[in-house]
Amino acid sequence: MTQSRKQREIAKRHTLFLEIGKRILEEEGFHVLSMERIAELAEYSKGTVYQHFTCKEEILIQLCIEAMTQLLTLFKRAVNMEGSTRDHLVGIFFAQQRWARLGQNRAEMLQHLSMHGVKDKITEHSLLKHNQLEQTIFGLVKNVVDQAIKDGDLQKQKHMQPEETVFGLWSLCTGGQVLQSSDLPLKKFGVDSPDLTLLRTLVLVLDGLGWQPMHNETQFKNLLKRLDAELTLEYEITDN
Amino acid sequence: MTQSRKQREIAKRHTLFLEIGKRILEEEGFHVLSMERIAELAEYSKGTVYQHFTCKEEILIQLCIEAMTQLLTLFKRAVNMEGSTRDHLVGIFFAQQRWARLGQNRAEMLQHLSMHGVKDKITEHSLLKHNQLEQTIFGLVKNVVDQAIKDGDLQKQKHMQPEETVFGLWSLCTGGQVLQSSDLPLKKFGVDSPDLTLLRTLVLVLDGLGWQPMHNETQFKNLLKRLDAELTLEYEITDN
DNA sequence: TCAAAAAATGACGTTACGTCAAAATATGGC
DNA sequence: GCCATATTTTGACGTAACGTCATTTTTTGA
Repeated sequence: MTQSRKQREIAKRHTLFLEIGKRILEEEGFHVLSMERIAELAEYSKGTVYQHFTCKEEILIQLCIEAMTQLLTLFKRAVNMEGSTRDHLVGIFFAQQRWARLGQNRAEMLQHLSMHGVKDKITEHSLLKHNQLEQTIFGLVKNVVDQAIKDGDLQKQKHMQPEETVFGLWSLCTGGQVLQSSDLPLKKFGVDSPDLTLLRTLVLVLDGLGWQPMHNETQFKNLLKRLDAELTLEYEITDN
Repeated sequence: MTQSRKQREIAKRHTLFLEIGKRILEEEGFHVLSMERIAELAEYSKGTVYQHFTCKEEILIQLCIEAMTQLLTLFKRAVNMEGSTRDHLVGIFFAQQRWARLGQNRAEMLQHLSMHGVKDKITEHSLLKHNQLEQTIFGLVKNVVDQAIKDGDLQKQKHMQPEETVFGLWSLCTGGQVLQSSDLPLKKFGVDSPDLTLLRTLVLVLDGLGWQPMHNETQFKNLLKRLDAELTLEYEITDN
């Protein structure tokens, strides 16, 4: 009992630190995230923060894991929606875009994680959890492709395994986020709505694959409308 | 004369510092790039390095500018090759991949540049130069699309301006690099040759666009072979 | 040869990292 | 309610890198 109360307190503080870390990350970016800053804002001492996280990279990955878990949830909802396998894939892309807009720097967080010298500092445990999540998400998308082949919506490609198709889509999606989160003047480049453009590029890939059933413009617009309505994710209210 | 000799000396040192910066960046990554380190390796003092570069971000961007200039050169060669506009686009992608492999962390360098809090520190001048290069490169690719439309290889898209098409391709390309430079176990994901997969995904987009003339597999393979032979770029020997 | 200009240096103040001995607090037996 | 023991919290410390700038060294040309 007593034990458990203590544990709850610790967990609460853990969340508090993460929360503060998230705020800093979203408002100002990883480069100003510091342990002392978190300690100060949380009104604890540095040492206490270090009892929860071995380094700031560890905070980063835990936030990434949280974010990726949300992404997975959204993806699951996308593939469970009414519709064709093709719709599901568009849904997944759409979900990813929604997700990236929750909080400012969702996409940038993952970026940081992937940079040289970051993963080295991270706990074995967190890294494992992260990798598993990554695999699960990859698997979920691959399932859609597999399903499409099984259903006959998609011809098995001669020169591209399902995994490779997923990798291509993943690249498109990631690249889109990266370009958007870098402060390119996309408007000046003539790209008014990058997310929509990415969705349309996705459609081009699907067309290229001959993925049935094709959409006409009206159907596509309707699909987007449906996704917009159904794939919402309120900014999570954390107060356990 | 004397003036000019002095200037040459300064320029030489400038290059030396950049060279060392590049080496560190390629071998160990941005997170260990430090002014003191460069000073030490160059056998100058920190202050001298600071006379050339206001901060380490400035070194980064100058290296990026150098790298992007090479990329532009390669792109120009790609579009000047014998072949259809479609071939040219594949060539551009291919060139980008080649380029990213020159030196370890070409792609990661650009990543760093795009991260929050980096651009703020950089000289107006360098930033301008970088932005211009970016625009030039974008423009070059857009030209291929425009040309294709003019030549009738590509139908003008109803829902996608040429700029948007380029943005989609750029995303694919960028994302591919990002995923490769992050240490994902792509092999374990079932992706043996990410670059080839990306090229095939590009082809899917082109197919989706109805970009003529389509390739059959043999033609595609031959194109790759040609590109492989013609788009080489020896690791530059800098010793001006 | 030497005074003035230019360039190079490294000590300094600052910030953040990550550690760890000491201080503060909580626990549980009496 | 008291105290010995265990646990938790703290912040001072050593290290590293940043960016600055007064001082020293070198160069220049009269």
